[in-house]
Amino acid sequence: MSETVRTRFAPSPTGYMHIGNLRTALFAYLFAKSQNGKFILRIEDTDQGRYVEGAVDVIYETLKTARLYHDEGPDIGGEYGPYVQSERKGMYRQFALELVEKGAAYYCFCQKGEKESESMEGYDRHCRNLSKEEVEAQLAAGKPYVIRQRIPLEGSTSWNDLVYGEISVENSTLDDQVLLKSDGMPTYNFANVVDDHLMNITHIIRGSEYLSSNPKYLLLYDAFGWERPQYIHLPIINGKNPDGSISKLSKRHGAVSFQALVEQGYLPEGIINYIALLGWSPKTEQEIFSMDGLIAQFSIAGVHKSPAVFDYQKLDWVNGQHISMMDPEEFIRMALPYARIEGTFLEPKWRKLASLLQSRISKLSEIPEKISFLFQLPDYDTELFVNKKNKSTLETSAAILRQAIDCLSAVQDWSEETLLGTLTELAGRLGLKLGPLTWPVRLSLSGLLATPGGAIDILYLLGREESLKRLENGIRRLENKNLVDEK
RNA sequence: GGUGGAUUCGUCUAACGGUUAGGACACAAGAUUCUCAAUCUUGCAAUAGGGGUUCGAUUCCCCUAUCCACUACCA
Repeated sequence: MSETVRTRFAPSPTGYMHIGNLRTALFAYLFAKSQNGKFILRIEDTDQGRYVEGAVDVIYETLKTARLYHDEGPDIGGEYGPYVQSERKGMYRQFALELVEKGAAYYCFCQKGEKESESMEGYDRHCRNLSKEEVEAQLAAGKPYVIRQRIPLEGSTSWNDLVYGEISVENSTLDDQVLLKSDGMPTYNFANVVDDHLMNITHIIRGSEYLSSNPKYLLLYDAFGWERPQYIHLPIINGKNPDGSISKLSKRHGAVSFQALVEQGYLPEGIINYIALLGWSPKTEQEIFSMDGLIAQFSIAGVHKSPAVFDYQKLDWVNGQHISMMDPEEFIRMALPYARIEGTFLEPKWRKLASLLQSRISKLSEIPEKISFLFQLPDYDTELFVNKKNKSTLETSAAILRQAIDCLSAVQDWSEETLLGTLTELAGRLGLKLGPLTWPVRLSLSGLLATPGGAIDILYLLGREESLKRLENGIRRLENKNLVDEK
C-alpha cells in the first residue's frame, strides 16, 4: 500500500504574498494534486514580534483567488490540527526536552548574541558541555535559557534531493542552532521539523535558500528517530535591475506580490500560468495552461535547478493569451469595473466594445486608456490627418469629411452593416478604397493614431449625434489650420 | 571568510553521449486588415573559460571565473 502524498505550504503572515512564495505554494499544490495527494496549509507565526493584523486573511484570500485549494488548514480544520503554530506552542517544549534527554540538544544560558557573530563562525558552543549539576543550578536560579541543537562534530549528513540530487555536508560546518527560544517559543527551524513530522508531510517543497540548512533538519529527524521526508527544493526567482544586473526579486522590480499584480489587472490564472513556467518545463511546446492542465502535466522531472528571472513582458503575453481565451461574458464581467461605463456592459454596443478590447489588451488595467476617447475627444494635431499609406492629406481629408457627413446624416438605421454599406458605397463613388476614406473619419472621431476598432466600429459606438459632431469638428480643425497657414 | 548550489539566445526554456543546438517572449522585416491589435511568413540571437574521458561532450569528470543562497533567540 502506497502512502498518500502530503505536501504543505507554510507561510508566515507578513501581510502580502510574495511571488516567490506563491510559486512555492503552487508547486506544492501541483505536486500533491498530480499524485492524488493532500495539500496542507500551516501558518508559521512563531515570531510574536512580527504579528501583522489581517495577514492571515491575506493568505486565505490569495490561495482562494489563485485557486490553490488546501485540504487541511486553520480555516477548514483536518485531523492534524491545529494548523497555526502559535496555537501549537505548548507542544514543542516536550520535543525539545526529548532531544535534551537523548543528548541531541542542550540548555544554553548565554545571553543573546553574546558568544557569536564576532568572527562569522556562529555560536562558540560555550554551554555545550555544562555538567548536569551546572545546568540544574542555573535553572534553579531562574536564569533564562534557550535549547540548542547538539550538532555532531564529525561525520557528514547527506540526502538525495528530488531536484538537486545527492547533497552532502560536513557536520563540522554546521551551527548549534537554537531550537527553543528564551520566550519558550520554538524557532522556525524547529517548529517546522516537528510539525512536518506530526502532520505526516511526505514531501517538503520549498525554496532553495533552505538547501544550506537542510542538514540540520535532517539531523533532527535522525535524533528523534523519525523517518525523513523527501525533499524538493525549488530554484529561486530573481528580478532584473534597471542596470541589467540580476538579484532576488524584490519591490524595486515592480509588483512582486500576488495582490499587486491582480490590482494591476492581471488574471489569477495568467499569473499562475506564468509562474508555473519559472523553474519548470512541461517538456512540450505548450505554454498556456489552465490549472487542471498544470496538474495533469506537472512532474518533478521538469523542475530545474538554476534560478529564473521574472519577466514582465512574458507575463503580459501569457496574461493576454488568457484574456483572449476567456469566455466573453466572463470578460465583460471582469472588464466592467475598469471601463467607467454607466449602466452595464450588456448593451449591444458595449458588448461590441468588449469584444474589440478582448484581443487587444494584455491586462485589464489597459482598458481605461484604450477607451477614454469615446467619452471625451482628445485634443489632437491636424497633422495626424496626413497619412502616406492611405494617401491622406489635409486637403483630401477635409473633402472626404464633407462627403462623409452628407452621407452619414442621411443614414436612418445606425447599425454597423448600414454604416459599412454607406461608406463602402461612398468610397466607390469617389473612386477610393475604404482605407483612404476611413482614415480621416476615424481620426476625427477619435483624435488618435490607433484605436480599438476601425471607423465603422467607432461610428457605431459613438452613435449618430456624437459622430456627426466630431466629424464637423474635424472639418473645423482643418479649416482653422488652413487659416493659420495663409497668414 | 566558511559551507552549499547554479551556469544553453537579452529573458523563460528543450535536447537516451551522435540534432543544421529546437520552441516561446522581446526585437526587426514582410503579408494581411477601415487604424491598432490579433493572425501568418521570415530574420536576429546561446552551450561562461580551460583541461580531461570518449570515435564523438550542451550532456560525464576536474580546475578557473562569475552569480546566488545560507552562515539570527527572522521565517
